[in-house]
Amino acid sequence: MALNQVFKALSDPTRRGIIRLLGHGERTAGELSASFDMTKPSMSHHFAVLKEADLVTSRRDGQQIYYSLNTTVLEDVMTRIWDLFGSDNPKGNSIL
Amino acid sequence: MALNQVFKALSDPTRRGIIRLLGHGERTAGELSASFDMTKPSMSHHFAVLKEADLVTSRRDGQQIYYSLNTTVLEDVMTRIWDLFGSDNPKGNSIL
DNA sequence: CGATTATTTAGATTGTTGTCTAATTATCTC
DNA sequence: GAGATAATTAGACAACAATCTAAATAATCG
Repeated sequence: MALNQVFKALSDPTRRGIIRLLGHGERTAGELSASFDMTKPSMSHHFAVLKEADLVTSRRDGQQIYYSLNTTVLEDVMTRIWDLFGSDNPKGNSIL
Repeated sequence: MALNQVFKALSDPTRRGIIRLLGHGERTAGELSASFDMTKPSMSHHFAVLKEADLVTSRRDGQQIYYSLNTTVLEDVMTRIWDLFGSDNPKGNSIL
């Protein structure tokens, strides 16, 4: 997991909004897009960034693509953020 | 605290490196700069970004400027990241 | 005050990101 | 297969970010 990509993905408010919506369960690309004042291609770009960071997964069902939170990544992210701020990390700079 | 700025600040590996070093205690701008293969003005820029995000504080002592982690912000950051991923946030989208 | 050291600010450059419109792919239905 | 719908990909463009060199500010010390 690339911590860099995770932070970049989270640094955009639209993407945090997408994540928040997905916290309530999977949604189609169209449903998510309807919640933001932005074109669908722009939303599609944000989906791609979130997928690249491994924060969401997608599956196609017919014409629609459903997005979900990749919950298995969250614990890892939190641990590494915690480590980042802690002073007792035995690994030194290895996970910068 | 602007979550946007926090994530942007953390999305650069040099800045995460600075934070990690500061986890061991305060350091001068010069000490921090010596740990990275980058000019001092570039490092100074990173310090400014971290300060802007309220992740570090600084104090001058003579010719040197000492940087420290702003530890009071960490708990807040962690809480808000946690909320971001949780499905039971009563505030809806208010803290995007 | 003049020289030296520590650090920041200014300005330029190059690469990256967010957004759009237009075009494309994938699927469904008739 | 043709038309309609859902979503992505391609390409362009403006705004932003990371880095550098050169210049400026701040403090110390003789």
